[in-house]
Amino acid sequence: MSAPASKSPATLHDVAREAGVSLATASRSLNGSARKVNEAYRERVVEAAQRLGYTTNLFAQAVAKGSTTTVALLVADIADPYFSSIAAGVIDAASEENLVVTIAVTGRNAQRELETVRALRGQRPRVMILAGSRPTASAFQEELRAELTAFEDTGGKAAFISQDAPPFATVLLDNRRGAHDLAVSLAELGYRDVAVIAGPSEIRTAEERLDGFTAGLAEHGILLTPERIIQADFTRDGGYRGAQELLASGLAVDLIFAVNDVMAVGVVSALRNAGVVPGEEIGVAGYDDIPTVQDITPALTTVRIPLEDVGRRALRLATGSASSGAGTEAGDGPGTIPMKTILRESTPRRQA
Amino acid sequence: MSAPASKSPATLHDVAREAGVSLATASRSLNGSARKVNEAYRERVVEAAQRLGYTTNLFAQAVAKGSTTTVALLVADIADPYFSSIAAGVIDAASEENLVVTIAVTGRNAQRELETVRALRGQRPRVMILAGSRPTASAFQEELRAELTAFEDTGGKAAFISQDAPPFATVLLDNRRGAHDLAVSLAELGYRDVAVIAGPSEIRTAEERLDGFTAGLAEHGILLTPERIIQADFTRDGGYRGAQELLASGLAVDLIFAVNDVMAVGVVSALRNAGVVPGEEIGVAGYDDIPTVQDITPALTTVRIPLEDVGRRALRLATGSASSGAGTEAGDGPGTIPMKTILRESTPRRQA
DNA sequence: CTGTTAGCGCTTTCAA
DNA sequence: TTGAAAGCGCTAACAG
Repeated sequence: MSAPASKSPATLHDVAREAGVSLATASRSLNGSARKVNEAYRERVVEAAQRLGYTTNLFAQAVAKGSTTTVALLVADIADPYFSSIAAGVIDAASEENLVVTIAVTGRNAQRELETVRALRGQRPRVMILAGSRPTASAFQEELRAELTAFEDTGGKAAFISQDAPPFATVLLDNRRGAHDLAVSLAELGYRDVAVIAGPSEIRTAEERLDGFTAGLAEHGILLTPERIIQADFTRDGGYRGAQELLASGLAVDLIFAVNDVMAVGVVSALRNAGVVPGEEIGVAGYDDIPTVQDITPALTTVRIPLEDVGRRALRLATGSASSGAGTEAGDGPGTIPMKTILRESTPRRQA
Repeated sequence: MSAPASKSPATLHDVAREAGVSLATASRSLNGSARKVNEAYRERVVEAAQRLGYTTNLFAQAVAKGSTTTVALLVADIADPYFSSIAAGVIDAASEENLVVTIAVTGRNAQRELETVRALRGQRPRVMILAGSRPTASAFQEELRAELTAFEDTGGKAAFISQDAPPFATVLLDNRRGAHDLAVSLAELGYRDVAVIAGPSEIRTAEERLDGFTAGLAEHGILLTPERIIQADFTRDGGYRGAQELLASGLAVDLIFAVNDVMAVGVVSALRNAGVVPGEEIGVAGYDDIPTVQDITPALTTVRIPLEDVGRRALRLATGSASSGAGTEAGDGPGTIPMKTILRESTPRRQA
């Protein structure tokens, strides 16, 4: 009488039989696009499906249709707020289009990224979004491009976040300009003895921010000598150690710019643990505007990137449901994300 | 000469033809479990696959085999560090078993959760992990259970994180005990005028923590009167507003416990913005030990949950590759996660 | 508008 | 061992 607990999910076949119609009719009632099926039948089918606890087997559907409803998202580290915010945006936009998001993490490793892309291709995702930081150069770049090209040649769509990676679609983050503007603002506040905790030089994002920042300072006659640029890991601990190293160097410093917020958070902690009051003795600035930087003390000056929005845009760009124009342009094009310097207590006006 | 850019991915059929073997042999060489295929053939097939840029169509494979390599993870909010850390663990453990993780967000909405589970079933995932906070009671609970039961009846495996939800597997988080122990430690430090920023009463995790905390205080003769318990949102802003409300009430308070860290972070900010020095005038404690609480000022006292590990365990529990024993037991059973009170500067010993 | 019948790409008997 | 052929659950012509 009641639905028996079978050992395998109800199939469309079962539903059709239960409703006393043909397989085709069942299919059309449940999933078909053109609604050309007798209402009475339709109801019977829907009821039967209900009764049997039927859910369309998306895989089978995908095989039959030759297209899936999957989106693959690659991030360097999902626990990093930068990426988890982007992921939130991607997932949100995807669910609007009834797409399912698969997340893979690459750990900022180019080889692993390549392998992941390969593995993910097996899923035949509709789109693939690469949010991990692009390396400045890598033996795997060419292979990655080839892999993605093949992916697109076979009907997929790849989209990048951050740096332009022709010929693929990109949600461009103008890191250079953002960092430049930040530097200018900071210089105008009176900072002069500046140091940077830079990321690994293989990460383009890190490099671009360093470049832009250097350029901005230069416009105000501030020179960033090599010993004032400390290479560190792109993580909180990287920032922490970078700051320690800097302090140990004995250089006179009134401002430290860490190329991303999680590093900047580490810098703040390092300063404090070394007995230096961040924001008073030494100003600190980061980049990204992740949520926590408003809650640490002092609240961090940074450059805001609307992370969730970036994720949403990437998805739309890839699925073609883009709101505005194209999106691969550089500069002020419609595909470029606005970035804004946010001045907070960590960089008060310099009294000097 | 070079691989042509065809309009659809190479199929196993293509590979077989290219290698001059049968479909079956190709299949066996590339994916078959029992390795009973002539090495010479195998090589030819692998090479052909290589040449054609072939990747197994996971969907088709799933249809044919009747089982997938997908794991579905449901979280309330992927941008919340609590969930993103768990997700990191799940993804890590999953990739070890060559499983792909699909993430859906439910936004702490029971109805949406139910719908998501339904939709996800279409993916025929091998396992489904529900990390969102269980509601204390909900009209949808019963339906959810039914849906998941059906899912398991048809070969799937569901696993919960946090609260026991018989008959499903669970990675148990003993919130009650963790909060209890925290309360005891705090009482021993000399705190007496305690207030709690509690979460919504519909969230079981929030309730359990409140309960345990209350009990712990009671053991030290401290009574938590109703006006000292403020209901608030489970977010940073919830904590912020809760603290404001508390301050406005004019009650004498020497310690505020927020039922999770993100709320506690909000509390700290609210105190500071109100001119109260957190940690000195009023102690603050949270729960979860998310990464940022070590970097805010003062560093937060909290209860540590090994979040990534929880994610990893949930996956293993669900796939049956569990390391130790069963895992559904309560109390000290092997399935229970150890939680530890971490005392930091936000709750110094009380001079009183 | 409905049902029949080929596929979709892959796995897996079952003979050879 | 290998290959031919019959599915897996679903969709999409194609006739009726």
